[in-house]
Amino acid sequence: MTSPMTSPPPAGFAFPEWAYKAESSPGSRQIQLWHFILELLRQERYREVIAWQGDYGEFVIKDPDEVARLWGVRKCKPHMNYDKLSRALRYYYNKRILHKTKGKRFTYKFNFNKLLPPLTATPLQLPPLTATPLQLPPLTITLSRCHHWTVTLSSSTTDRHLLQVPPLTVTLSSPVSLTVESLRALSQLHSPQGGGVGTGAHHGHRRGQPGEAAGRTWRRWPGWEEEEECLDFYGMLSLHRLFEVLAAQLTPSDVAVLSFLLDEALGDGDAAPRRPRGRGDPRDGLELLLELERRGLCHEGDLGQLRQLLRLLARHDLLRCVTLKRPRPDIRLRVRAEYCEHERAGLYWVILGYTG
DNA sequence: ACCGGAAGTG
DNA sequence: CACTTCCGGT
Repeated sequence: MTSPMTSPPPAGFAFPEWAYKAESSPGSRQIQLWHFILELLRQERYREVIAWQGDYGEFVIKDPDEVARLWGVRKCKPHMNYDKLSRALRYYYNKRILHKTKGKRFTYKFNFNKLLPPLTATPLQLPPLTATPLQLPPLTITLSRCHHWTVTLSSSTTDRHLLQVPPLTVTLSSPVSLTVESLRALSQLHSPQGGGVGTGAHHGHRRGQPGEAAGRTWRRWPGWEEEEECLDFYGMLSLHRLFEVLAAQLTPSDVAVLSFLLDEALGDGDAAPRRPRGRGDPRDGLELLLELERRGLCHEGDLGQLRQLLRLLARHDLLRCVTLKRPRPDIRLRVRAEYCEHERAGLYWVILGYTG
């Protein structure tokens, strides 16, 4: 298939920022050309000179003379021109750092695989966290209740290449809450193929509060096939949201059994079970769960009974969703971590793990 | 425009 | 070693 119009990714997300590594710190080694190219690519002010365009990693030199001039300035080579610069670029072909996009003038493409440091490399030494204000991306991320999170930073370009770095423990400045809407946004951020590739730009915040808008359709958003993945995020969802999720998973027979169990087995002891509805009245799964809560059999602090019910329903697949102790929410966000003293600012995957 | 050999540079 | 300079060829 022909590549559709591949929209250029937002500048901030276009390239791994680990590329701006510490080696370019003043006094140390000379700047490298591909490094310099990346530097230009990163800055909006050079949009008319050089920019990402086309496929991932592909960039076009819009003003060859100007790029060459800038490169010459940086290297103190007043006689630099595009002819020489392009020769340097051509040397990258064999090194597998770059290759040419044939047919497109002034267009080259980075070879991410080559540029990525080998996986066996020692973990990145990050500067002390005290000097590193964590800035959240344009996307508003909020986490409920839990204030303490372990944050694992890892730089990556593709999902396959995750560079593990030493885990850090931080306390987010303010309590925040992770909403379903932000989860959706996250999932779109996560999958490069999600309908809107220009992820950073457009937000679906149009309609009202995220909490209200969600309704029951939220679990069916495109690209999020596995609903259980969603459930995995429980711990940040309200009990009632969990109910919604569960209810959506319950089959009619599940509901029937649950209804029976509630009325007959878990009813108010020996007293004649009062029936709010006529017999055989099919009840909603959600309603059943809410009644479970009403009877005090289930609340945020204790989901044991609910788990027991699920076991009786033989819905063991849902058990892992109904737990208070989330082993690892493992929410991966892209955040921009700015490091004060280094020009190593960049994008990292941040894995938030609930600890408190 | 783009390629790549050859020789030179710090 | 990572280019820079130069250049003949496509």
